[in-house]
Amino acid sequence: MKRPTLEAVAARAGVSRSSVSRVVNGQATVAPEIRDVVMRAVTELGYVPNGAARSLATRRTNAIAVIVSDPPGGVVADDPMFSAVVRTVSRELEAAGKRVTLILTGSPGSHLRVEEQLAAGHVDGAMLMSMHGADPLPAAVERMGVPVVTHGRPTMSVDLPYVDNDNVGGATLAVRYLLDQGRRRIATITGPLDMIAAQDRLAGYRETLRDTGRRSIAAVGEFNRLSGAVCMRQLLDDDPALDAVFAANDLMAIGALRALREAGRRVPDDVAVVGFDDIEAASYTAPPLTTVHSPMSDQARATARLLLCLLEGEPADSVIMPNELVVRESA
Amino acid sequence: MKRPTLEAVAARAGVSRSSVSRVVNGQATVAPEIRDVVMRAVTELGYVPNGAARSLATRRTNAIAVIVSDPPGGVVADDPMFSAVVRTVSRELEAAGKRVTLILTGSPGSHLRVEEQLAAGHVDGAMLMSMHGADPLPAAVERMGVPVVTHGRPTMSVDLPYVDNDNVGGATLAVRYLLDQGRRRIATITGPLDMIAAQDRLAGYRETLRDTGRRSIAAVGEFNRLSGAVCMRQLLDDDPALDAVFAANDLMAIGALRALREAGRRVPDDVAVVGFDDIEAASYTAPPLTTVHSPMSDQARATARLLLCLLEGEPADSVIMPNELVVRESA
DNA sequence: GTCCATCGAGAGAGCGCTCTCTCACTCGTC
DNA sequence: GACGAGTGAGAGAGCGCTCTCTCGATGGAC
Repeated sequence: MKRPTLEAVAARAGVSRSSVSRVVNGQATVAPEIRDVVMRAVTELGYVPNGAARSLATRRTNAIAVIVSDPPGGVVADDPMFSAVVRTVSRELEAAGKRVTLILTGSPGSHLRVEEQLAAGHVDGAMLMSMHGADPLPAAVERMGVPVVTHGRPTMSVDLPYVDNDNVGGATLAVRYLLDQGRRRIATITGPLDMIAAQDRLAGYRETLRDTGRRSIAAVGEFNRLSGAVCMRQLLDDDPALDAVFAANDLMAIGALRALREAGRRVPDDVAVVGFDDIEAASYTAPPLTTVHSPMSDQARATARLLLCLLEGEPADSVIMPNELVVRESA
Repeated sequence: MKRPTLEAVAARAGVSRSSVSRVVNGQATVAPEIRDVVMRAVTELGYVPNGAARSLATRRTNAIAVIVSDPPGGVVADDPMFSAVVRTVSRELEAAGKRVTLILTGSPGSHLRVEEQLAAGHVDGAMLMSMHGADPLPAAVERMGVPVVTHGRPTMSVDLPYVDNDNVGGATLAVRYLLDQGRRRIATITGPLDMIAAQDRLAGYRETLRDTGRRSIAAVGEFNRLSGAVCMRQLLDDDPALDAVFAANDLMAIGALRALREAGRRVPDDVAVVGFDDIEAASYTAPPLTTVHSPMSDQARATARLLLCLLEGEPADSVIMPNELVVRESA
């Protein structure tokens, strides 16, 4: 039941191990007849090169770590972002012949385990996503000399190539639209402020309002439905006269919608709601959600490609992708 | 910039490679003073054993493949099931010291690549999820001698340990509830019928209705929101008098809710809606969704543990977990 | 004091592959 | 016909670790 080795193939084909290796790795300097006899032996024996041996000899693994920051009770549980990004990235990396090792960090000790895995040479490169601000991981990974990119701009303190969408611009789009609709008191529900995306979306909201001389009204959420509902209730308490709310992602907007419904406010008549991301669920709410469409899949794909470039030693420049507003019925 | 090897540690500690290996692998037969001097050398040099070399020598990788069937345009894009299961399984396997290799199948050629990866010895075991009926993968994987479990009962044709929830029983719960509420014409929106879960849920619906002498009215969906909406419209056309619908998952129920709203039907007054799974979104719909709660995380956790047992050579018996009805407002 | 059992350290042979280096051989050229 | 260049196959030395086997040292028993 043991798998055949290079040696076995060589014996069967009546050539040297080197020749088999050359054929298997597609080197050009092999005579056609040797190639044929080797190929026949390979298929007859069902030979597949042993990965560990190959990695040991080449010092490459063809594996990439996709590292997702997911604190216990974190956001990943039900987050479409996770599915979308992981799925797209997987497809892209698999298409490039890479294997994907998924690592969830955030549980105690996980940080250490990540470093060990990288040090053990299990992967050729890493991609970080949904990082929280204070996370020491990006710096640690970079320090280890492993090629790494991040999905979403990392904090100032590290200088890694990344792909992000224009969070500030997206928020600006949303708030400006609400202003154009004649909304007067526009509140926001932010994401966790240790995340760059949350900071940027808040900044876009603030700047846009400031230009009009209005005061900002913010509640800090956690990028999930429940916190959206909680924040909405809080905002309603703080300022019963508000007539619009910009939620920093759709999940929170969905929560806000529920809170508004429960509070007896009509959307959009009494309160307009705008979300961010344009997840599929956004077009199934009642009323359907007006939201900033972020290019989730494109961003994921670009991140994967950026990493692939880095691995090839090609220049890898960060990318920022534009967002656009999708107007439905909630605002 | 090269990482230190066992040899380097041995030299620094003034002992043999064997001793270092013993210490690093925690063998008992090492004198304390040797242990100490080795440990010191290990930390001083920042030594981490090379994974490839270790795998080559031990023929184990400590990696598990999580294989998700995800045809192009498939269900994973935005499916909470994917997040929930992958996340839980990851955590569980990582806690057991295993690495997780994520493989998405369904794209052309992916099937072959999976077999190659397993043959190359990249993983010690595999877990299959969201399989479609005709998929030859389970059989292929088993044939390769790789320990494998499935998340969700596999088709008759293979005999692998699995963990599933009681799909038939869950559907029965839902339909019986609708009957108890006095609903007369109960339709169903099924999942893709090449998936066992879809078949079972449909079977539960049919059997329960048959016992009351009623006719079943079914539309075949795809376990996503859009198909839920499409099927609902179709059912409404087929039988305008229907007063209840059982959707085989919540995503389709959400789609159905939208279609009903657009058709001007009130829920639950005109039409009652029951879903399946109890994803988080189910409590945020308008009206909140009555649904069958399936133990998604528990099921995922159990699947991971089953595989771990299998790897230890312990007996691994399939598990079926119960579901329960969660009554909210849609029915 | 001698012998045997026991314990722990070291030596060394792999694990299966890659890759450089060497060498045999063919072909073209003068 | 001899020589040089060029082509392609084989030999063999690693890659970094594990693990068995051997052997020296130690302790206890008589």
